[in-house]
Amino acid sequence: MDKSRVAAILDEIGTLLELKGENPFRANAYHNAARAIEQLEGNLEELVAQKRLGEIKGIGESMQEKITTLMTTGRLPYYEELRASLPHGLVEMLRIPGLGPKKVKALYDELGIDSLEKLRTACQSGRVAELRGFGAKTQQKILEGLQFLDQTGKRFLLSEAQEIAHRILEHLRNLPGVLRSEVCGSLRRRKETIGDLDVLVSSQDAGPIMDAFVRMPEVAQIVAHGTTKSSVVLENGMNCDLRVVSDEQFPFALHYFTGSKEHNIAMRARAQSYGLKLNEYELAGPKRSIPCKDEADIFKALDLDYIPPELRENTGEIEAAAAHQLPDLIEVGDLRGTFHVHTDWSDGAASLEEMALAAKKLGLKYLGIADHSPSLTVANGLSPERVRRQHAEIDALNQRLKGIRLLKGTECDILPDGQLDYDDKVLASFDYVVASVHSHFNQSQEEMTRRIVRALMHPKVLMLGHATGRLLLRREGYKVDLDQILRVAAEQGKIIEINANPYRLDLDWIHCKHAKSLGVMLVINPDAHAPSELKFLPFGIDVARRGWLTKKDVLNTLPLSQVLRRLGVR
DNA sequence: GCCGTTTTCGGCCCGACTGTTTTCAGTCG
Repeated sequence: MDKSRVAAILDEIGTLLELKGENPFRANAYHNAARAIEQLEGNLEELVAQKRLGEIKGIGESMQEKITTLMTTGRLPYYEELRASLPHGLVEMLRIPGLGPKKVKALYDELGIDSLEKLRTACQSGRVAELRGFGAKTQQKILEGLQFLDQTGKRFLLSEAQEIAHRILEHLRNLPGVLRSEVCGSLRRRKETIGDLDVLVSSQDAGPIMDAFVRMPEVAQIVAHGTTKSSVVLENGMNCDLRVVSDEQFPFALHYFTGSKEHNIAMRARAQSYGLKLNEYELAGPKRSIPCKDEADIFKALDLDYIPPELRENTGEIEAAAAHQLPDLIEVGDLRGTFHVHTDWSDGAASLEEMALAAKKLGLKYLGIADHSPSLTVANGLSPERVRRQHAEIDALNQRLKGIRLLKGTECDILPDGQLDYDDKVLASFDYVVASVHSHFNQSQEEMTRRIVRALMHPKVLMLGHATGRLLLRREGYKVDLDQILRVAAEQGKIIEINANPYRLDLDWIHCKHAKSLGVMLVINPDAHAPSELKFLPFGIDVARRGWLTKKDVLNTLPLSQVLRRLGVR
C-alpha cells in the first residue's frame, strides 16, 4: 500500500465522520493526517517499520496505530466498518457545490437518498424543496450541480489557468477606481493544477467593479454577486471569485486569499501567540491594529522573514522564516542553458538551428539537444548512423553560431530490463545522456525501480528524464519507488530532471524537496518539441521554488564553462 | 483525534454569501 492510498483512506474516514455528524474536530484530525502523509517527503514504509510515525506533526497515537495496521496488513477494520455503515453514494453527493455533510445527511435521513441518481430523481419530482432547510433554489442548484458533475468537475493546468487569469486581470486593471489587483490562491502559489481562480482588487468603490466583473464576456454563469465577493463560472467551466477590499486591507487580503489554508491557520495561531488577531482585513491587538503596506510588513510584525507564495503550504516555512533560514529561491533569470529539447531529427517541429536561435533569443548560453533513441520508432528515434550525422551538423553550427553553444545529448530510452537503447560505443559519442522511460509502463513497482536504478548506474548517464512519466489530468505516472531512485542518484552523483512541460512537471515539488535534503542535484528542462516550448522553462522554476530549491541546487544555472568541465567536453 | 514557553484538559481560524428563515444554519475558502 502506498502513501497516496493511505492518505486517501484517512481523508475518506474524515469525510465519513462528518457525514455521521461526529465531532468535527475529530473529523478534521483525519483530514490533517491525510495531508501530512500525502506531503511526507520520506519513505512511509520505513517510518512505519522504525515506529517513527509519531514524529510527523498531526499524527498521534491513534493515527500511528491505524496507519501501521494499514501498511502492514493492507486493511483497516475501523475504516471498513465505517464505510459499511454508510452508503458510498453519500460521499459522491458531497462533490455537488452547495451540498455539505449536514445537507447530505438530511437528504439521506429524511428521504433515503444515497446516490446521485436518486438525488436527481428526488429533485425532479420536487421532493427536495419540501425538506426543512431546503427550498426551490437549493433544489435547482443541486440539479445544476449534477449537470456540472456530468460534464466536468475538473481542474486545470497551471499554464491554462495562468492565461485566463492574465486576461481577467487585464480587464479589471483597465476599470476606473481599481488601485491594486492580483491573482491569489493556488495560481499565485504556482501549484501544478488549479481548481479555481481567486482575484483580488483594492478600490474605494466595489459596486461598479463587481458589476463589470460579472458582465465579462468570459462569464457563463453568475454564482454569487455581493459587495465584497462575487463568484462566476467561466465558459471553460472554471470557477472564478473576485474580492474587492480597501487599499489598506489589500495586503491582508492578498495574504489571506493566497493561502494555503494550512499556512493561514498556522499564521493565525502565530498571531494569537503575540496576542494579535489576523484575518483578511487586518492584523490587530485588543487596542489597535498594526498598519502594513504590503505582505512583507505582515510577516515582519510577526518576526518572520518574507515567505514567498510558493512556500506557503505549512511545511516548515514559518519555522524557517522565524529562524531566518528560508532558502534564497531560484529565479528564471538564473538559468544559463538547458539539456533536453527535441528537433526535427526525431519528433520535434524545428531544425537544430531554429531551436538554437530561439534559445539564444531567450538569453540562454547553451542548449542540449536530446532527440529520441531508435526504439522509440513512433518518434523517429535516431539510428547510430543518424547520430553521427547529427553530430556533424551540430559541430558545423557551433562553428557558425555566436553566443549559443549546442551540446550533443540524447534522450535515450531505458529498455524494459534497464539497459540503454544505444551500445556503449555510440553512447560515448554523446556529451551526456538523459535516460527516460517511454515503454512498458505497467511493470510492477519493483521491476520499474530496478529498471531505472540500473540505467542510472551506467557511467554515461548524466540525468534521469521525467521520473514518473505522469501526464497531469490525463494519466498517473508509472509505479516507482522514488525514494530509492533519489538515494541512488545521491550516491552516484546523478541528476534528476524537473520536466517543465506543463503536462508533466515531473519530478514534482514534494520530491524536489526530498531530493535536495538527500543532496541530489536537479536540472530544469523544457522537453521542448518546438521553439515556442522553450517558454515552458518558467513552469519548471515554479516547481523548483515550491521544492525550496536555490540556484546552486540546479545544474543549468551553471555557466557554460563549468558545464563543459563537468561533462568533460571542450 | 491532536496538541501544549500560558494548558495533559479544553481548546481547535474566521468571515462572506446564500437560502430559508424571522435571527440563523450551512457551505465555502
